Amino acid sequence: MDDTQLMKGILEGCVLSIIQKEETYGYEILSSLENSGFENLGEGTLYPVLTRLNKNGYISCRKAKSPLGPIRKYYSITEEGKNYLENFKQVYQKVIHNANQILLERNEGDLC
Amino acid sequence: MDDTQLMKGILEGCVLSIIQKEETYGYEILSSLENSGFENLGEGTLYPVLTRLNKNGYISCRKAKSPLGPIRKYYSITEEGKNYLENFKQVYQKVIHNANQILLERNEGDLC
DNA sequence: ACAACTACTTTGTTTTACCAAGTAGTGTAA
DNA sequence: TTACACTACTTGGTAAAACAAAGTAGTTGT
Repeated sequence: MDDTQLMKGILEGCVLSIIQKEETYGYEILSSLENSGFENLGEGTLYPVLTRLNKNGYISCRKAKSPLGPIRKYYSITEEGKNYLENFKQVYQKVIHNANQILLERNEGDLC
Repeated sequence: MDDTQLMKGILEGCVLSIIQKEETYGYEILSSLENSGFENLGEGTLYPVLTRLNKNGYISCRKAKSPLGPIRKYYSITEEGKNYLENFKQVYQKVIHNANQILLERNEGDLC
Protein backbone atom coordinates (compact mmCIF):
# COMPACT_ATOMS: atom_id res chain seq x y z
CA MET A 1 0.00 0.00 0.00
CA ASP A 2 1.05 3.44 -0.93
CA ASP A 3 1.52 6.21 1.63
CA THR A 4 1.68 9.15 -0.76
CA GLN A 5 -1.77 10.39 0.18
CA LEU A 6 -1.01 10.16 3.88
CA MET A 7 2.09 12.27 3.31
CA LYS A 8 0.07 15.19 2.00
CA GLY A 9 0.46 18.16 4.23
CA ILE A 10 2.39 16.20 6.85
CA LEU A 11 5.63 16.56 4.93
CA GLU A 12 5.47 20.33 4.90
CA GLY A 13 5.13 20.50 8.68
CA CYS A 14 7.98 18.03 9.20
CA VAL A 15 10.34 19.97 6.96
CA LEU A 16 9.51 23.22 8.72
CA SER A 17 10.04 21.56 12.09
CA ILE A 18 13.46 20.29 11.05
CA ILE A 19 14.48 23.76 9.87
CA GLN A 20 13.27 25.27 13.13
CA LYS A 21 15.74 23.15 15.07
CA GLU A 22 18.67 24.55 13.12
CA GLU A 23 19.58 26.23 9.88
CA THR A 24 20.06 23.52 7.28
CA TYR A 25 19.93 22.71 3.57
CA GLY A 26 17.95 20.42 1.29
CA TYR A 27 20.21 17.44 1.00
CA GLU A 28 20.70 17.30 4.75
CA ILE A 29 16.97 17.58 5.41
CA LEU A 30 16.50 14.64 3.09
CA SER A 31 18.77 12.38 5.11
CA SER A 32 17.24 13.72 8.31
CA LEU A 33 13.82 12.63 7.07
CA GLU A 34 15.22 9.28 6.02
CA ASN A 35 16.63 8.77 9.49
CA SER A 36 13.20 9.41 10.94
CA GLY A 37 11.68 6.68 8.80
CA PHE A 38 10.61 8.51 5.67
CA GLU A 39 12.71 6.35 3.45
CA ASN A 40 11.36 6.64 -0.06
CA LEU A 41 11.51 10.38 -0.39
CA GLY A 42 12.95 11.68 -3.63
CA GLU A 43 14.71 14.98 -4.16
CA GLY A 44 11.96 15.96 -6.55
CA THR A 45 9.57 15.68 -3.61
CA LEU A 46 11.54 17.69 -1.08
CA TYR A 47 12.87 20.61 -3.08
CA PRO A 48 9.46 21.88 -4.21
CA VAL A 49 8.41 21.89 -0.54
CA LEU A 50 11.35 24.15 0.30
CA THR A 51 10.54 26.46 -2.61
CA ARG A 52 6.94 26.66 -1.42
CA LEU A 53 7.85 27.36 2.22
CA ASN A 54 10.23 30.06 1.06
CA LYS A 55 7.71 31.65 -1.27
CA ASN A 56 5.17 31.75 1.56
CA GLY A 57 7.65 33.53 3.81
CA TYR A 58 7.98 30.71 6.37
CA ILE A 59 11.69 30.22 5.76
CA SER A 60 14.51 32.39 4.46
CA CYS A 61 17.41 31.37 2.29
CA ARG A 62 21.18 31.95 2.30
CA LYS A 63 23.68 30.49 -0.15
CA ALA A 64 27.02 29.07 0.95
CA LYS A 65 29.75 26.97 -0.57
CA SER A 66 29.99 23.29 0.27
CA PRO A 67 33.35 21.66 1.09
CA LEU A 68 32.46 18.66 -1.06
CA GLY A 69 30.02 19.55 -3.80
CA PRO A 70 28.06 22.31 -5.48
CA ILE A 71 26.71 25.34 -3.62
CA ARG A 72 24.23 24.81 -0.78
CA LYS A 73 21.10 26.75 0.02
CA TYR A 74 20.76 27.10 3.77
CA TYR A 75 17.28 27.72 5.11
CA SER A 76 16.20 29.13 8.46
CA ILE A 77 12.73 29.63 9.90
CA THR A 78 11.14 33.09 10.06
CA GLU A 79 8.85 34.49 12.75
CA GLU A 80 5.95 33.90 10.41
CA GLY A 81 7.16 30.35 9.96
CA LYS A 82 7.23 29.77 13.71
CA ASN A 83 3.65 30.91 14.03
CA TYR A 84 2.60 28.78 11.11
CA LEU A 85 4.33 25.73 12.57
CA GLU A 86 2.66 26.15 15.97
CA ASN A 87 -0.68 26.39 14.25
CA PHE A 88 0.12 23.42 12.05
CA LYS A 89 0.95 21.28 15.06
CA GLN A 90 -2.38 22.06 16.68
CA VAL A 91 -4.37 21.22 13.56
CA TYR A 92 -2.26 18.10 13.05
CA GLN A 93 -2.87 16.85 16.57
CA LYS A 94 -6.59 17.46 16.29
CA VAL A 95 -6.84 15.53 13.02
CA ILE A 96 -4.74 12.66 14.35
CA HIS A 97 -6.79 12.53 17.53
CA ASN A 98 -10.03 12.35 15.56
CA ALA A 99 -8.67 9.71 13.22
CA ASN A 100 -7.30 7.60 16.08
CA GLN A 101 -10.69 7.63 17.71
CA ILE A 102 -12.21 6.10 14.58
CA LEU A 103 -9.38 3.83 13.48
CA LEU A 104 -8.15 2.41 16.76
CA GLU A 105 -11.46 2.06 18.57
CA ARG A 106 -12.23 -1.40 19.93
CA ASN A 107 -14.76 -3.37 17.93
CA GLU A 108 -17.37 -5.76 19.28
CA GLY A 109 -15.48 -8.75 17.99
CA ASP A 110 -12.20 -7.75 19.63
CA LEU A 111 -10.92 -9.81 22.49
CA CYS A 112 -10.58 -7.77 25.64
CA MET B 1 -5.00 27.13 8.67
CA ASP B 2 -6.47 24.63 6.33
CA ASP B 3 -6.55 20.91 7.06
CA THR B 4 -7.54 19.68 3.61
CA GLN B 5 -4.09 18.36 2.80
CA LEU B 6 -3.85 16.53 6.10
CA MET B 7 -7.15 14.85 5.32
CA LYS B 8 -5.78 13.22 2.18
CA GLY B 9 -5.73 9.49 2.55
CA ILE B 10 -6.78 9.62 6.20
CA LEU B 11 -10.42 10.09 5.29
CA GLU B 12 -10.54 6.92 3.21
CA GLY B 13 -9.31 4.79 6.12
CA CYS B 14 -11.73 6.41 8.54
CA VAL B 15 -14.71 5.79 6.28
CA LEU B 16 -13.72 2.16 5.77
CA SER B 17 -13.26 1.73 9.51
CA ILE B 18 -16.74 3.11 10.20
CA ILE B 19 -18.28 0.75 7.65
CA GLN B 20 -16.40 -2.17 9.19
CA LYS B 21 -18.15 -1.58 12.50
CA GLU B 22 -21.57 -1.93 10.91
CA GLU B 23 -23.36 -1.69 7.60
CA THR B 24 -24.27 1.93 7.05
CA TYR B 25 -24.99 4.60 4.44
CA GLY B 26 -23.47 7.88 3.32
CA TYR B 27 -25.53 10.37 5.21
CA GLU B 28 -25.06 8.47 8.45
CA ILE B 29 -21.31 8.16 7.92
CA LEU B 30 -21.21 11.90 7.49
CA SER B 31 -22.76 12.57 10.89
CA SER B 32 -20.59 9.84 12.38
CA LEU B 33 -17.50 11.67 11.13
CA GLU B 34 -18.87 14.96 12.41
CA ASN B 35 -19.34 13.43 15.85
CA SER B 36 -15.71 12.37 15.82
CA GLY B 37 -14.56 15.91 15.18
CA PHE B 38 -14.43 16.12 11.39
CA GLU B 39 -16.86 18.97 11.29
CA ASN B 40 -16.44 20.69 7.96
CA LEU B 41 -16.94 17.71 5.72
CA GLY B 42 -19.24 18.25 2.76
CA GLU B 43 -21.28 15.62 0.98
CA GLY B 44 -19.27 16.26 -2.14
CA THR B 45 -16.21 15.09 -0.19
CA LEU B 46 -17.67 11.91 1.27
CA TYR B 47 -19.65 10.41 -1.58
CA PRO B 48 -16.73 10.20 -4.00
CA VAL B 49 -14.82 8.31 -1.29
CA LEU B 50 -17.61 5.73 -1.10
CA THR B 51 -17.72 5.39 -4.87
CA ARG B 52 -13.98 4.83 -4.90
CA LEU B 53 -13.99 2.25 -2.10
CA ASN B 54 -16.80 0.41 -3.89
CA LYS B 55 -15.06 0.49 -7.25
CA ASN B 56 -11.91 -0.92 -5.64
CA GLY B 57 -13.89 -3.78 -4.14
CA TYR B 58 -13.35 -2.78 -0.50
CA ILE B 59 -17.05 -2.32 0.20
CA SER B 60 -20.26 -3.69 -1.31
CA CYS B 61 -23.52 -1.88 -1.82
CA ARG B 62 -27.20 -2.65 -1.19
CA LYS B 63 -30.11 -0.31 -1.78
CA ALA B 64 -32.94 0.03 0.70
CA LYS B 65 -35.82 2.42 1.25
CA SER B 66 -35.56 5.05 3.93
CA PRO B 67 -38.47 5.72 6.32
CA LEU B 68 -37.95 9.44 5.89
CA GLY B 69 -36.37 10.36 2.58
CA PRO B 70 -35.06 9.07 -0.71
CA ILE B 71 -33.52 5.63 -1.12
CA ARG B 72 -30.39 4.78 0.86
CA LYS B 73 -27.28 2.94 -0.30
CA TYR B 74 -26.07 0.71 2.50
CA TYR B 75 -22.41 -0.26 2.39
CA SER B 76 -20.66 -3.16 4.09
CA ILE B 77 -17.00 -4.11 4.13
CA THR B 78 -15.67 -6.99 2.02
CA GLU B 79 -12.90 -9.44 2.89
CA GLU B 80 -10.64 -7.49 0.58
CA GLY B 81 -11.66 -4.34 2.41
CA LYS B 82 -10.76 -5.86 5.77
CA ASN B 83 -7.30 -6.72 4.52
CA TYR B 84 -6.86 -3.30 3.04
CA LEU B 85 -7.95 -1.64 6.26
CA GLU B 86 -5.52 -3.66 8.36
CA ASN B 87 -2.74 -2.71 6.00
CA PHE B 88 -3.85 0.90 6.01
CA LYS B 89 -3.73 1.06 9.79
CA GLN B 90 -0.17 -0.22 9.83
CA VAL B 91 1.03 2.30 7.26
CA TYR B 92 -0.91 5.04 9.03
CA GLN B 93 0.67 4.27 12.39
CA LYS B 94 4.13 4.18 10.89
CA VAL B 95 3.70 7.55 9.19
CA ILE B 96 2.22 9.12 12.32
CA HIS B 97 5.00 7.70 14.43
CA ASN B 98 7.65 9.12 12.12
CA ALA B 99 5.95 12.50 11.98
CA ASN B 100 5.50 12.67 15.75
CA GLN B 101 9.18 12.03 16.21
CA ILE B 102 9.98 15.08 14.14
CA LEU B 103 7.13 17.37 15.16
CA LEU B 104 6.87 16.72 18.88
CA GLU B 105 10.54 16.25 19.67
CA ARG B 106 11.87 18.40 22.46
CA ASN B 107 14.01 21.30 21.32
CA GLU B 108 17.11 22.68 23.04
CA GLY B 109 15.24 25.75 24.19
CA ASP B 110 12.43 23.78 25.80
CA LEU B 111 12.13 23.79 29.55
CA CYS B 112 12.50 20.38 31.12
C1' DA C 1 -47.88 25.31 -2.21
C1' DC C 2 -43.70 25.82 0.18
C1' DA C 3 -40.03 25.09 3.22
C1' DA C 4 -37.02 21.85 5.74
C1' DC C 5 -34.81 17.75 6.20
C1' DT C 6 -33.07 13.55 4.27
C1' DA C 7 -30.05 11.42 0.62
C1' DC C 8 -27.22 10.87 -3.38
C1' DT C 9 -24.81 12.89 -7.83
C1' DT C 10 -21.85 15.62 -10.82
C1' DT C 11 -18.47 18.97 -12.50
C1' DG C 12 -14.58 21.71 -12.02
C1' DT C 13 -10.65 23.55 -9.19
C1' DT C 14 -6.58 23.38 -6.30
C1' DT C 15 -3.00 21.34 -3.83
C1' DT C 16 0.46 18.21 -3.33
C1' DA C 17 3.55 14.10 -3.66
C1' DC C 18 6.08 11.64 -6.96
C1' DC C 19 8.72 10.21 -11.12
C1' DA C 20 12.09 11.07 -14.41
C1' DA C 21 15.48 13.52 -16.25
C1' DG C 22 18.78 17.10 -16.28
C1' DT C 23 22.68 20.35 -14.59
C1' DA C 24 27.00 20.76 -11.85
C1' DG C 25 30.83 20.53 -8.52
C1' DT C 26 34.23 17.42 -6.10
C1' DG C 27 36.88 13.33 -5.11
C1' DT C 28 38.52 8.51 -6.14
C1' DA C 29 40.13 4.59 -8.62
C1' DA C 30 40.77 1.86 -12.96
C1' DT D 1 42.43 10.72 -17.99
C1' DT D 2 38.46 8.77 -18.15
C1' DA D 3 34.88 7.10 -15.70
C1' DC D 4 32.30 6.61 -11.71
C1' DA D 5 30.34 7.93 -7.23
C1' DC D 6 28.72 11.21 -4.22
C1' DT D 7 27.04 15.71 -3.25
C1' DA D 8 23.40 19.29 -4.38
C1' DC D 9 19.77 21.72 -6.67
C1' DT D 10 16.21 22.26 -10.76
C1' DT D 11 12.43 21.39 -13.84
C1' DG D 12 8.36 19.35 -16.20
C1' DG D 13 4.74 16.29 -16.28
C1' DT D 14 1.30 13.08 -13.95
C1' DA D 15 -2.05 11.33 -10.72
C1' DA D 16 -4.64 11.36 -6.56
C1' DA D 17 -7.69 13.36 -3.45
C1' DA D 18 -10.42 16.93 -0.84
C1' DC D 19 -13.51 20.53 -1.61
C1' DA D 20 -17.02 23.95 -3.30
C1' DA D 21 -21.12 24.56 -5.63
C1' DA D 22 -24.90 23.19 -7.79
C1' DG D 23 -28.33 19.94 -8.93
C1' DT D 24 -31.90 15.95 -8.42
C1' DA D 25 -35.44 13.72 -5.45
C1' DG D 26 -38.25 11.71 -1.73
C1' DT D 27 -40.72 12.73 2.71
C1' DT D 28 -42.86 15.50 6.33
C1' DG D 29 -45.04 19.48 8.41
C1' DT D 30 -47.25 24.10 8.08
